[in-house]
Amino acid sequence: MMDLESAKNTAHDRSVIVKAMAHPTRLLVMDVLTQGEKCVNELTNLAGCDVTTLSKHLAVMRRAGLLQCEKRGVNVFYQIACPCFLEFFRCIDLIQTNQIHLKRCEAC
Amino acid sequence: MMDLESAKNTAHDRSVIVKAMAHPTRLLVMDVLTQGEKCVNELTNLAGCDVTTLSKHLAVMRRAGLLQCEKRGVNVFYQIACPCFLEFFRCIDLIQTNQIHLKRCEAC
DNA sequence: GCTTTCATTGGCAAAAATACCAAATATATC
DNA sequence: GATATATTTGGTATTTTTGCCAATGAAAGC
Repeated sequence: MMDLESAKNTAHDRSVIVKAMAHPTRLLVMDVLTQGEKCVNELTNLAGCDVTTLSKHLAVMRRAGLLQCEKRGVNVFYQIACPCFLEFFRCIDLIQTNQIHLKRCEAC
Repeated sequence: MMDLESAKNTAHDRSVIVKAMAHPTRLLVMDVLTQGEKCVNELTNLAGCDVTTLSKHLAVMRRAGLLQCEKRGVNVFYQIACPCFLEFFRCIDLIQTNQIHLKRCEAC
């Protein structure tokens, strides 16, 4: 690690990205998008919330660099911007597993 | 991915863990702890906030399974529960880099 | 051009998260 | 047992996030 000030700046920058994921709907969207791109309409149906709500979630994720979007016709298709999320999820799920079965880390 | 209901449950479970990280102070703590365990007092000095505030942050991270703690004497020492965070951070930092320099993922 | 469908934005009320103070608990020292 | 230090918990005011409605913008079909 570097000096404290740099570490704080880094932590702040990271928090913007982590916050953009810190919501069940957003994590669901990310999970769904690992299967391939989807338009807002499709994602809304899956998430089961208002379109405007989902659109705002998507905007936050897009601005944080988690998603990319492309407009084709009337539709806007969203996709994962960085495939390392799969690792990301793997790690999160592991933490949860550990949390349940004792307090040790088996696989990571 | 499985059926939608399962996916929603998974997303919810994941959100508990991701939310527990989604704060600059908490990410700073995690970063510091990659160097090794520290007691609440030390972490408070580094974070620069009230002890009670930090203690609550630590409690959230502990309950989410991110941290483990051990009491020795008057002190409570905290440590990372799962080393896969290093990968985690690597991924987050990559996203940020991508976000700045164009919209492509180079290394992941 | 009018209408329809898809998506985003503005605004605002409701819900959740945050941060501090005061108080309580626990351990060590005297 | 009284005191000092370290940490946690309860309570609460403040801030931030969320989610919907209403309105706007944009593309396609008629």
